[in-house]
Amino acid sequence: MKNNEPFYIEDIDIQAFQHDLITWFEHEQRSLPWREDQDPYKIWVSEIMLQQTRVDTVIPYFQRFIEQFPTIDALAEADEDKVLKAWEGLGYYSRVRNLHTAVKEVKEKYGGIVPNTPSLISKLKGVGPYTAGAILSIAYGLPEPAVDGNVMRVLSRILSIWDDIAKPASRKIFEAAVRELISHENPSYFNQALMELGALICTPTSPSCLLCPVREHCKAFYAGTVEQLPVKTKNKKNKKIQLIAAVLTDHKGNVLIRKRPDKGLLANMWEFPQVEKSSLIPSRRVLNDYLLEEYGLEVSLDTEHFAEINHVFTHLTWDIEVYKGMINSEVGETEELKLVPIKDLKNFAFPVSHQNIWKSYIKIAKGL
DNA sequence: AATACGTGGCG
DNA sequence: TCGCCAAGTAT
Repeated sequence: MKNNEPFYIEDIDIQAFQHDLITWFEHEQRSLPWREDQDPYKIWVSEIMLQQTRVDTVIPYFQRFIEQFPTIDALAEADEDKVLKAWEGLGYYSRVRNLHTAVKEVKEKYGGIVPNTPSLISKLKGVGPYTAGAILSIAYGLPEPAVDGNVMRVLSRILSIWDDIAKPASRKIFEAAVRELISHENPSYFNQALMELGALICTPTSPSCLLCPVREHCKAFYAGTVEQLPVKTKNKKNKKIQLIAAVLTDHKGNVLIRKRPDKGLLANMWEFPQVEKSSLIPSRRVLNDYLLEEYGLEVSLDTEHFAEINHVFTHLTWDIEVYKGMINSEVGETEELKLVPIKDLKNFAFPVSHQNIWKSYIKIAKGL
């Protein structure tokens, strides 16, 4: 055993480990829509969707997305608004804007063929070390590591690695481990099996060690430390932001919506106008003044808000007071500010927070 | 390195 | 109710 190694791999029977892991995967893998073929584009789309997102959530999105944008060309030629709409509700919307950018680049620079080398594929927007390895191994059969949260959890237990997996630097340790362990005969199944094992057996809490196909190779199983691994430091508490929003209609029943900035939170998504609450000035007046100053809009707002929407993001919380109002002046429509018929709202991509605002509005409008 | 970036499910 | 989590990446 070497003291300068971050993990001890000498007493792992690599051949047997690969065999047990891959054989298990061949029998037990779930039937998933992105496993029907090895089209690099579909693998790519699935890997982007699956970032920080559960399989059950992704499945229907993946099916609709591929139906709507079946090929690199189809996605490359689509309008961003349609692409964002297809992603509505999935979260982390930069993922799909980066994917769109990258797909256009693949069409233009690589003739529509997803590059098959680590250096070229890693240059694509939104393709980091994990996604690069996943596409290269699953679609192209190359022996590259694809280290995600599952792989770090599984390998931290098998190899008894006590580095904090919340630290970015730790990923390199696990990549080094995968380079030692990966099957060169079937890198695709090896990587997928590691992730599938993490999803089905080697779960974060109460793992099913007695059903594990590789428990004989697992240091934590023998040491009784499975429940203590992986080491992962906690997140900080998130910030709370108080907002006031307005659902504004004209006398024809059109609704006022605006597009968010093209950077940052919920970039390029649509929303009902909203502004930060003030601790000193009454909300109704803040909203009234904001609409006048920002858009030259004269409105008559209800005396009281009709809903309060609480929305929790990963790093912050929105608490939104929502007012109804009538528009009394002309609206200067732009690319970012539109007055749209209610039946057309479904064509615009809204974050879940504002979908909930609309649901509340409909309830009130129906007199419930 | 640390933080921004969504959402829904679960104990 | 609430923190944690789930196939990460960009800056």
